[in-house]
Amino acid sequence: MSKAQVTREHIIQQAAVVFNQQGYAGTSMSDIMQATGLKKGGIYNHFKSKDELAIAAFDFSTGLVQTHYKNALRGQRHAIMRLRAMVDAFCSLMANPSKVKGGCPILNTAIESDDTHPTLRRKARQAMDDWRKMLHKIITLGVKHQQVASFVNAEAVATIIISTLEGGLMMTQLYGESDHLHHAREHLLDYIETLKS
Amino acid sequence: MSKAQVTREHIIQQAAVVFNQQGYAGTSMSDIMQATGLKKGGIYNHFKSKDELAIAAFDFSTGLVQTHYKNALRGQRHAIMRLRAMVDAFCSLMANPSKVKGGCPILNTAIESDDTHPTLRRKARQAMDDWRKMLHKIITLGVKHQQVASFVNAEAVATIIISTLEGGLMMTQLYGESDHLHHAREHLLDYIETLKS
DNA sequence: TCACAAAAAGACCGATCGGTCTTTTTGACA
DNA sequence: TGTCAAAAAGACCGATCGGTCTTTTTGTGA
Repeated sequence: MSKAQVTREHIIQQAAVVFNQQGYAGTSMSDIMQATGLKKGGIYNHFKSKDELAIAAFDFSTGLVQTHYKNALRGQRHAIMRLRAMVDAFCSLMANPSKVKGGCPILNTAIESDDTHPTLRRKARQAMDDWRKMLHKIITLGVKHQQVASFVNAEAVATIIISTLEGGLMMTQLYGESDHLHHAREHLLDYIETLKS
Repeated sequence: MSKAQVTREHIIQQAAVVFNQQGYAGTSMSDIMQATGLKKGGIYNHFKSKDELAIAAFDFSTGLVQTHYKNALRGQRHAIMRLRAMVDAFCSLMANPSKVKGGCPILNTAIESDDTHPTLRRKARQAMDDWRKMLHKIITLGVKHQQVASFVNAEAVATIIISTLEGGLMMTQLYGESDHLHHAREHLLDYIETLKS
């Protein structure tokens, strides 16, 4: 990896943290300069605008989360176990402040970009679609293999799992107490149990 | 109500919408000027800083939501019915774009003020506490009157209801489709059913 | 209706915003 | 080791930021 690529990657990683904690509008290029230790010229040599950097940072953050999910699912074959693993992967990832600082990038971006930043909003929707598709596939395959009850609505279950996790994370972050995400997790594990065929 | 009070109220109402849609960092005083039709001098005659206005706007928004909840609970006496009414109140309020534009102010503020704005963060926590206490009280009274099973953990149930609603709202806003909040609602109504004694 | 305080307007302020451009520094290869 | 393109620095730009202050307008009670 060339020196330029190393620097570019370094900028993205540091910027991802700042953007995820402070939001797009709340982050200035000075913040990025401070986080990376580079001056303006050094950053704009790799990215032609704040927008482009923010998008690269978002892709990096969501990429981290996605590979974490895939690793968590790797061992599990049974659909019910895979759903459990997904819930646990989210909780362990988000509860650990050293991993993805500032919480879930999809949630943060979805909330901030109400109408302000259409590009980031589109990216957030895309990342959410990917997540939903993962859950959807687990469930429909589970139905096919008679691990999941046939009356289960895969779309609805995906929405319920994601909603509960993201809402629980929001409360945990608001209070700085992991209890809320734990409650959400327990509830979802019970719920997943009811999906068995 | 004096002319000054009318103007002040008008500023707060318009600013509340803008702040709720664009966030604190994403909203400039120029945005407020445009929304209110007033110039800088007119606004700063009533508020001594952007901060003070943002706090007044947040109080206004959460006040609207809270009175909506209280009205929804007014008719219901049975704890299970009151929980249902709370869920429905949230969904009907947030699904209607003419009511509280930009979604739930608590959610928006909780997500934006990670570390950036301690005062708003405290206000968001306070508003969330009020909401949790409403739910907590409904449940503990329900246990007392043998409407709710005695093993029910009121804290956990409050967290689960709020998490699922807020997460569902986030997804509904992200996609512009009310389906997600509907799924969250259906799930919660089923869940509430299981709390009966 | 007149007088006067309050409300609104708008010129103005320094700081910071995102971004550009020229200069200096650096590192890889011949 | 000398060369030269690429990378980083830093001066600089106009626009906009939140906020102040003086001036003008307005509503109101005597």
